[in-house]
Amino acid sequence: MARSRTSKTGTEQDVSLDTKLAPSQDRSKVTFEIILKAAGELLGEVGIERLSTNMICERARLTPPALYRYFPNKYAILRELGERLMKAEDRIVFRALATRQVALDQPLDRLVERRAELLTKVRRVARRVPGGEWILRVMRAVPVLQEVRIQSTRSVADEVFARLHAEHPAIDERRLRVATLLSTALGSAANDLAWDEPGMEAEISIEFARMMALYYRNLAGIAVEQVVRPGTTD
Amino acid sequence: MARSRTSKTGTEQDVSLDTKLAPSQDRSKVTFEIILKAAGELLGEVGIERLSTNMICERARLTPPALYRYFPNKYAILRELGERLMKAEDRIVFRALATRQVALDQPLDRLVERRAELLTKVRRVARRVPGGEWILRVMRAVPVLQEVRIQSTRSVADEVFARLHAEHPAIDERRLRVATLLSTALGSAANDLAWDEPGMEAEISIEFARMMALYYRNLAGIAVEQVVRPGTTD
DNA sequence: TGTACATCAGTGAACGCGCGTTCACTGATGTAC
DNA sequence: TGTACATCAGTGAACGCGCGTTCACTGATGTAC
Repeated sequence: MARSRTSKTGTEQDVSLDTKLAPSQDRSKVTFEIILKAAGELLGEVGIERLSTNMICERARLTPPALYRYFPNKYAILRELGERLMKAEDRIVFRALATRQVALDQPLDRLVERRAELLTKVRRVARRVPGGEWILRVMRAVPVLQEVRIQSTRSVADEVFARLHAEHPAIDERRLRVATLLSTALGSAANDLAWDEPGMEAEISIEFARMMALYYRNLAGIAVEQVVRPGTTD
Repeated sequence: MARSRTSKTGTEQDVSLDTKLAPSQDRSKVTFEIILKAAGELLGEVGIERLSTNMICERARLTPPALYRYFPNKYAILRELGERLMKAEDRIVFRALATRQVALDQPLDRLVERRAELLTKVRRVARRVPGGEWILRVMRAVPVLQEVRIQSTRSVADEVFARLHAEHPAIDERRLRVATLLSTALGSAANDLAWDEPGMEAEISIEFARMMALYYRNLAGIAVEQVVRPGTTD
């Protein structure tokens, strides 16, 4: 926070997305949070297109200058919401990586189950945040906010890459890079689908987990049947 | 086109997204297309948030009432753009399904290659449309347009389901439903990623194709090695 | 083939509204002595 | 512990702008005879 503004360059006008003053007193920290909460709620209720700073102020029971004390414009609010949500999601994944929860060399069914659980947990984090689902969608569609989503995908993918590369050094590095980026992005997409098809949430998690498990084990040279049905060679 | 308007019900105001008059003379058909083209271009240039009907008119070299002759509001324009693009994408998939191009019981590497090609083809269709990439993204983020994307995903998934169910009747129906929905949604996500990571496009197609091929063959009970390395039993 | 008329297609000019944003200010909190 | 002062936090009221949209109209195209 309290970072410098972007200067105007090029034809496309730059929009500063940084927050302005870092709230110092307790009162203002509360205000800062109230603004974010109101924005998240309204995003879910009326959508990005009808969301306005005036509307956020009304919901937050503040006057506009109070909002502008902390945020230069509505995108800065969305960016803060987005960054927080992405970081919360990322933490879930990092924590799972730190254990051997999703190691490839465990029985396939167990790996699938745990991978599915991880996906569901990520979905729950987003669901707990007011407007969480919509925050994620908006990160995709508004050009100026895309960077947040892309960075989050990359940082998760990097972490997964590091872990898998250490444990399976034989996997081609370039392919593993692509694979981790892809599986990370697809994870978000699977959760998006789970929102669109509420009757299939659990099954989506499981089938997605299966896709990833089969793929990564194939990449690492672990035969499928080897673990699933011990004793059979084919 | 020329369908009836939605009536106002509930608290959330309904927005009619239907086009209004069907253009009858050649001149007006051209106008209709010019509006869509201008809207697509501008969507890519300025984003959904700054896109306005006045701006579209300016680019299309028309006055606003001409636009309102055909579209009740800007969402109707986006919807028409979205429907056309989705249908174009869907056609590519349907055509591939009609042949045996992506049949599961061909050598794995060939299946992967063909599945990757299909994905790349779909990406190319979207790329040829002005603002195509952004049309797809906007379908995700604007509540009132989501339905278009969801319907397209479902219709493609249904078609894939029908084909696979006919060829592999042993696969559990419910799982196959989830699988086809998921793989369809993930295909779009893979293409989104390809846009975000332009240096990896071809590899993304291939690794994604591999994920799907391995998964579906596992689902259909086709062993991986059986075809990849003929002669070896493990 | 020419003309009168009906319908279709697009214009010029403006509307009211809500948007993002700011100015000058008051009230609340923290701090030095 | 009390008070004077500095700084922080938020208010009231309004601004100009561009948005979506519409009215009354003109010009272009098609059609009947």
